[in-house]
Amino acid sequence: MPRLSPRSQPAKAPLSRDAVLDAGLSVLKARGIDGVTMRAVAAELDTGAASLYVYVGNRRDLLDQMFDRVLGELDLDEAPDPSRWRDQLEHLAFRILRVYERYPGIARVPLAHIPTGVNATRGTEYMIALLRAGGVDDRKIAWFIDAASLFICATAYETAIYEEEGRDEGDAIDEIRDAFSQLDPAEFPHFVSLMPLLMQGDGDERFAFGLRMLIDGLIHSEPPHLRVAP
Amino acid sequence: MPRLSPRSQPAKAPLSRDAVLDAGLSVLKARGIDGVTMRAVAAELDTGAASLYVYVGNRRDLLDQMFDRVLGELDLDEAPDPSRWRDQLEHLAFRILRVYERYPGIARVPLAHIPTGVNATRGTEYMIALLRAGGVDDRKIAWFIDAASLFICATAYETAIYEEEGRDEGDAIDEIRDAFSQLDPAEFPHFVSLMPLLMQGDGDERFAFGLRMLIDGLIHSEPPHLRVAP
DNA sequence: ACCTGAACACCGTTCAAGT
DNA sequence: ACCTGAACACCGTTCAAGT
Repeated sequence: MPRLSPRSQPAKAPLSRDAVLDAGLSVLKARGIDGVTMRAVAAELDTGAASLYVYVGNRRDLLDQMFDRVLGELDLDEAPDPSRWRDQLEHLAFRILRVYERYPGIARVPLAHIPTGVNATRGTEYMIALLRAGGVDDRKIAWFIDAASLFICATAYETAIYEEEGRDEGDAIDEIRDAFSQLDPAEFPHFVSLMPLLMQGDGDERFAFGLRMLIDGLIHSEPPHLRVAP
Repeated sequence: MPRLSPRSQPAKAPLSRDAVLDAGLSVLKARGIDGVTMRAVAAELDTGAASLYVYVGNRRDLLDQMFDRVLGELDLDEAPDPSRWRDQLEHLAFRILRVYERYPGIARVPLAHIPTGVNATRGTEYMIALLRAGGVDDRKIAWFIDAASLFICATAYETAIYEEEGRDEGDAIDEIRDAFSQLDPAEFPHFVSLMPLLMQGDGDERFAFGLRMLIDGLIHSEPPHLRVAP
């Protein structure tokens, strides 16, 4: 039986690149990176997987574009201040981590290949500005950004996998404590004696310490010895 | 038509946990971590995927066990020497990286959860021994190991994904140079002026510099301020 | 106890057919 | 031009049936 008018049908939003990315992000938020299947994203839009290929080249392309949208949530408003650049840098790292944590597993995307989106570029621009405000040598800046980005992504990705397996940090620590409680102190004297310290601290504390080491190292390292460009 | 004797059939090695792990490692070496499917490993053993479940709980368990086998290739023979602990530490990090590189993508396994195998434990034991030989504070040792392991794994995993996509580092650099060559210097002044330095150096050089920063940071950082155990 | 084929519930991607 | 259902070539895992 035909409806009175097409208007009475629930309005189905027309597909678009933005609609696909939004659907992808909502699936990502709810089910993590491995839950972002073409079929799941399509279902969110009441269509089939094949329909997505008008707007994204493939799944990898979809994830790349989603990643830059995620980075768009980063707040880069505070102007670099030479008197507290280090504080600002540490806060920036934590803000990036928090953004990644909102989209479980998204941090695997920039591990897979260097992002070239606008928001990623804006983030890098801002980080360089902070480091130059701190008077850091340009060569050291270039390589620090690499190492710091890797550290942030790896940290976020690690916790995301834990969550995806439905365990929180506490469960993981307990399992590990069990596994290691059987160790023979004669064979692993250092390990066994360091166990209590190895188990200390939550993810944020460890991240903060790693970050502090990286920045202390940045300050105290000699610049890398670079070959002259050919 | 029956063969003269069962002996004339090609001897099919009986299945065993070791045989499954060996098959897994050979697939991993040839096709990378995503190529290690239950079906591919089974095919290597002339059987079906279902047969593997006698020896491994599931794919994740298979990969975990394979990871510890990989770490078994690590050479930990050199005794820690207080006069050159730092050199030894840097060499250890490079040896771990090289082992990971032989099995493309295996570094994702320890990112997914903290390894508890014997060889992983031996590696940690050795790293602690080196750091204690260097007189590093125990609290700093515990947290440095976390950060350094993460950095090594992330580095190895990153290059593995590049390879899995069939591109080498050079291709990637070229693509990135292209993508960034269009940037507006007015909008991204720092980025554009730092471009030449951002493109400098190969993976090993960047890894070495990141490692140096971490160790310099380790030396110059204050120990983390830990809560007292409850 | 160990092994297996077939089945189940999934994937990403392509493509001919529709509008 | 955009959308779609069906198909293709895959997955991990389970399970009844064999030995």
